[in-house]
Amino acid sequence: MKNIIQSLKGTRDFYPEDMAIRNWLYRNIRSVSESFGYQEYEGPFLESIALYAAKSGEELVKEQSFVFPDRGGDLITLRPELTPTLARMVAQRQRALAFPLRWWSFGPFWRYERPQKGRTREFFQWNIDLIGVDTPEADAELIAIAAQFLRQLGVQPGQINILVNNRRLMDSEFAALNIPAELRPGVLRLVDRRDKMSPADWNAYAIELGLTAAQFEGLQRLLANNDLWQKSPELVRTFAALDALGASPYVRFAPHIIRGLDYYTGTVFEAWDQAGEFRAILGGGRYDNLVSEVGGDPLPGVGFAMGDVVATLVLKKLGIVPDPAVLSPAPVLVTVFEAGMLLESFELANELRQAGIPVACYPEAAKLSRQLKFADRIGAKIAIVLGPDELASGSVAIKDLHLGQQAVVPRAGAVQYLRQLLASDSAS
RNA sequence: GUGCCAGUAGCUCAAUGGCAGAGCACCUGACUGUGGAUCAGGUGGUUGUGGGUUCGACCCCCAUCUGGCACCCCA
Repeated sequence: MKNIIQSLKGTRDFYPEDMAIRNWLYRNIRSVSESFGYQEYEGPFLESIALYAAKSGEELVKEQSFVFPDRGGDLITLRPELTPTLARMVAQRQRALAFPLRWWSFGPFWRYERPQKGRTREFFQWNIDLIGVDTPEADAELIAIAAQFLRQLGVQPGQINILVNNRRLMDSEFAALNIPAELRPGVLRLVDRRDKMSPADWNAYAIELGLTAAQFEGLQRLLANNDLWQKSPELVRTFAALDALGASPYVRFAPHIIRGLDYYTGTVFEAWDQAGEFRAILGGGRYDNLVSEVGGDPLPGVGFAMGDVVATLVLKKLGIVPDPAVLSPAPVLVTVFEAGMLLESFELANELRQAGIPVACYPEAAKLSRQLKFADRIGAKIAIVLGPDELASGSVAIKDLHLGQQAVVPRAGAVQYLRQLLASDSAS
């Protein structure tokens, strides 16, 4: 690293192979979202800080957002999340929109945090929401979308689990244990941290909170009870709907899933890798008061967000992310036999492009071995040689670099032959 | 924002105060009409950056940047 100016902390350079993976993720997100009838939308990346003043967690705005004055002196923010923007967009056209809304988005977000593995300052996030319906079946639809995303990628049930809980259920259980309302936020934190602390520390934390021995005992019973969901009419309906939607293999009830954000009111869920090696892959839930803070009438909704960083880490670990070479946009390389034939190669490349075949042409004459090696390096599937022999006989030599086989075909039939090769190759 | 660990060739890592090295990768040749294999040779470094200590610093000290771990928070 001589005199190269470094990239900013927590940002990533997307080299073509990285970009290929990001776009692969985007394509899968799009196809799953659209398969459930969701429409893509997008908001500004820059927002007024006032938009976040009412909503979000206090910390998210005050501690974790990029905020700076523009040249006019107004404080603006690089958006740390999409929900406030969504709320505004819905409120602005509340009378004009056809509810229920099914909207999704995939774009960049920024948070001023200390980077770690799976956590950067600039990241991409899939947001998807169903707005205007307040039913357990709507909750199930969002969970089913997450499950379908995993299934479509080839994730096996059990490799990644979607863990589901319900805040109202936990609240009524806390009430049944006579845990006073003012203690419950602390108890939620306690539950959230069970896996992060030693049993002894966790126990001490509970007592410090002010829980009685009986309450602590009851809490532990709750967290060990995998049938607790049957006491929640909402969850009973949600799980029945998940069954009908074919999502059950990816979904489990988990009483310790709470989620940090205050605005969740009912069912909440998170996806985790089996080993718990990474952070949560996605998280979401039901909120019942989306737009009133930005001036609209209250609307119920359910949605989730998935960051690209953890998702890509986990999918790489599972061997699901394809080799970027497979995603190469230039599967065919036309070689240049000698300087005097450069334009012949250009003409051939043009012919093929006009027929709809993506083609890169070597830009100058060079040894064939060098050009074939280059074809290998850029992930080309096919190399075409056009030399004096082929020119004289009105043919081209077409080499399948994956199979190592070459055929000399009449130039008139080259397009057809290439289409077959490309189709068979992408199928494998 | 707090504490801790790390940073040496494109990558993975050696060298512990005394000549900056290896493997892989890359380039060239064997191979002037054919990629991956093999063999031979070669390029590549202000040791993250800036100061300090020392006859001498990759090594010790200070600062700073970046990455990672735990807090915090969450995608």
